[in-house]
Amino acid sequence: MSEARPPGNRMSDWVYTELSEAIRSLELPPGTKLSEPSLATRLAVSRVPVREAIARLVDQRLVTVTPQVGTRVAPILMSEVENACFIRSSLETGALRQAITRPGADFDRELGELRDILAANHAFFDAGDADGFFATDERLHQAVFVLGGVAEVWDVVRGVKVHLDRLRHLHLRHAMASGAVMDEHTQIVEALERRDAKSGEDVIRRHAHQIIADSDQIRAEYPEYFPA
Amino acid sequence: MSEARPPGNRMSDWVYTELSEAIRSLELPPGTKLSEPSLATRLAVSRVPVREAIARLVDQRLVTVTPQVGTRVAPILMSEVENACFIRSSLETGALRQAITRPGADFDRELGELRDILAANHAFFDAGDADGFFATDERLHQAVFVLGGVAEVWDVVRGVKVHLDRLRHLHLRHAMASGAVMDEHTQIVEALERRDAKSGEDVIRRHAHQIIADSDQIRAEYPEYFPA
DNA sequence: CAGCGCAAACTTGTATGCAAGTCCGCCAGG
DNA sequence: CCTGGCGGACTTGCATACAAGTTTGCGCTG
Repeated sequence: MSEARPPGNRMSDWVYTELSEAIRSLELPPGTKLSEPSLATRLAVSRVPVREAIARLVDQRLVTVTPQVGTRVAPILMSEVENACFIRSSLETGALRQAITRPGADFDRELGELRDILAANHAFFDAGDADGFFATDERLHQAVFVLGGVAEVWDVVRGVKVHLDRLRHLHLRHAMASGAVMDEHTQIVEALERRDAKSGEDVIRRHAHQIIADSDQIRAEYPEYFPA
Repeated sequence: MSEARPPGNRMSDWVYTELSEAIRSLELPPGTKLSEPSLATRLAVSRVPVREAIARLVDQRLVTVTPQVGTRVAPILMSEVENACFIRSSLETGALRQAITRPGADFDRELGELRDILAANHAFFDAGDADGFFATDERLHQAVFVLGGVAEVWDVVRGVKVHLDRLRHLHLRHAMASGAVMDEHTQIVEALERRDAKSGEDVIRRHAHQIIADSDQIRAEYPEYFPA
């Protein structure tokens, strides 16, 4: 977590962003104890902004708080991971469907941007740059929602996706994403170019559920992050 | 809003539920000014639980708060209504797809429950009971997610659906839902019985976007609830 | 030595008080 | 009569203080 806080903005939002990013990146691993006074002194604010930030994180099921006992970073629940996969694949298939069935004036231009993102994604993959790969991965999937005319829906996906991200960060500590991920990205873009809704939807469904196939291995390596 | 508050539970949650229901049911119409001190005295609590409840409502975009100016019940943004329709239809079609492609042991039993709900829904419709109709409407759509094995995803739908609900409450002040809604409910159940994914998905998409078709009329009747 | 009990420390939940900023109305002047 | 400026009331954001409950560890007792 960074230490400098913007003076003009609301501290509550700043604390929320800091904690959210820290949990997402596993800097605060599942099970970490979060004491409100400790966080407050550590971030140089009072307990009030910390509490409001935690309340928002509780709504996203990123932290669990037991009254008069303590608050901890939530464990990675496989049920929530599966739900997140379902939500993500359903929404993205819906976006792809809309992108294909009603191509507007901006369709070709936005499709060009999507191709650029795919190229960058491919380049980071070949270079073995995990951070760059994930950044372009995010942008690529987000672009599908832009093409579907539902750009704001990406915020919902991003909010739900955090449980997947924690799992992926664990996975990526050992190995870069498999080549299948790269192939699927290419297939999604190609399906959009061909206006092929059916194969595009199939690819997205496979792509989104890939992480579940690897989950058993990850759980075996980091059992302390999963509930007993 | 009811007045009695449970003593044991957290007041913050109670305040949140009260405000959420009040906004959902248009008891607090869009644009209503919400003063933290007023709400606090009215609910016989301090400002802290009120603030935490409001923070949660801001995340759901149900209220807008401008620092040092005031907080108001959010207007009904058509962009959010359309996003909600998209999310709802995408998730429900996904659930229907899963319900059909992997029928488990409980499938027949849960399908029977779905039939019962449909029958009750039909009865309320014939009797002109709007409240009963909507209650069974909710249960019917929720049942689709149960059949799809993603029961918890309904919570996401419920959270997003609130913008649709406000619009529907406006619509229903004048007329009961059209017969088309009832027919579509029947068609959804029939598609599940026939394991017909394609027609089921089409019906759900039509059903979810029906409200948008009526939106112009509603906006003309209640312009003060929509942004300028 | 083992087990029980009490007390202190730490946790979250709530209330109150203070600070900073914005808006509206009143009052004086032209 | 109209207009400009100033002051008060009201708003949210933050910090501090108090209350209630749980856990843990130490000390006493059998």
